[in-house]
Amino acid sequence: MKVIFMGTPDFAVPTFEALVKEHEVLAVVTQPDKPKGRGNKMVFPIIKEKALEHGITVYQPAKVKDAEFVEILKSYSPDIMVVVAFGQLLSEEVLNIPKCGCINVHGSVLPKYRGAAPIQWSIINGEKYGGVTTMYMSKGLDSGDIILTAEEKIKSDDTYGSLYDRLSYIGANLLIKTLELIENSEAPRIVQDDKEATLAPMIKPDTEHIDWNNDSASIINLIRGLNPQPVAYTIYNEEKFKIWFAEKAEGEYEGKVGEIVEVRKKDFIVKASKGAVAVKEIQAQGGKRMPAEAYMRGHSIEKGLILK
RNA sequence: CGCGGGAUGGAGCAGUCCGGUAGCUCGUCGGGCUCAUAACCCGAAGGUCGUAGGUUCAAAUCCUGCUCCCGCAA
Repeated sequence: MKVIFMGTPDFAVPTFEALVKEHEVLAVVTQPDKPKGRGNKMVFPIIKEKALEHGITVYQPAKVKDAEFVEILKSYSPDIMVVVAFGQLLSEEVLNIPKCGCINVHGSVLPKYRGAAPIQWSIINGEKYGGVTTMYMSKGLDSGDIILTAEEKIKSDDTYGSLYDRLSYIGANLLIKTLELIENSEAPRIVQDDKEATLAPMIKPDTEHIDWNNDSASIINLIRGLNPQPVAYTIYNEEKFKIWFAEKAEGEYEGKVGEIVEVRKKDFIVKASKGAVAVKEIQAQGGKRMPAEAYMRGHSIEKGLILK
């Protein structure tokens, strides 16, 4: 099929590569280059790089809905448009351009976890299963009719990053299957049950701040769900202290919530409202990420100190 | 020119303000103790102090350029 692909970050790459292999990609649409990071250097989306490698035309409109760009899209008369983690909402006019509609690959089993950060929230909430859905896009937020879904077990040591990687490949396979069904006019159209829907909004800065009043399991899930981006943190000696990795501490500990109740050789233990958390990998302000053991060689972590 | 922090033996840090023998906690190697050990004791190796230049009798330390890393803001 003749496809226009829209996507931006790493998550979209496996799907894009699979599409290039199996179908005719007419053009790629991705977000504009943006000044990013220290020094505000211009950075361009990974998808742009991949598209250029394949010699495919890249468009980076500030707004796809703009009339001018809509005309460009129409001029390609695509069979279908595939949208993966693109980062812009499409207008109805755009959705109606391709003959077979617009297909979206979403990082959860819909209607659960509609929104920008499904993978993170699946882990933060301690779900046992996550997954990927392909659907026909409609104007609502991830509310279009479902074509295919694939469940994926979330392992207890999975992080946002590890699940993200796996789902990106699962998504690619699922999309190829989906397109096959569409080509043969066999694609199902399952209407979403809005009553079952839950939201997975963008991660806000204050959800990154660990609340030690939660129980140890949810704190650990939060840490996993925000690794490697943007990483959960606590306040230690008035300074931001990122926690990359932590495990449930065995045994009973007495102390205030957030208190460092024990300092061991390879880690230290923080009291939560229920249970305690063994902090294994951290990053101090201005520093690099490192095992707690390494950090403690050059700094002293004081027992009894309260983390906020 | 967005704001700030950093670069010191294999790891994490101190020393830099107030120039003058390179230090700490670990790791590594050798030896000892022990039924045994990731524990303890003794000893050793390992650093042109990110890079280029400048000031000085003397620079990790002061001055200037450059590179790389980290956090924040976008």
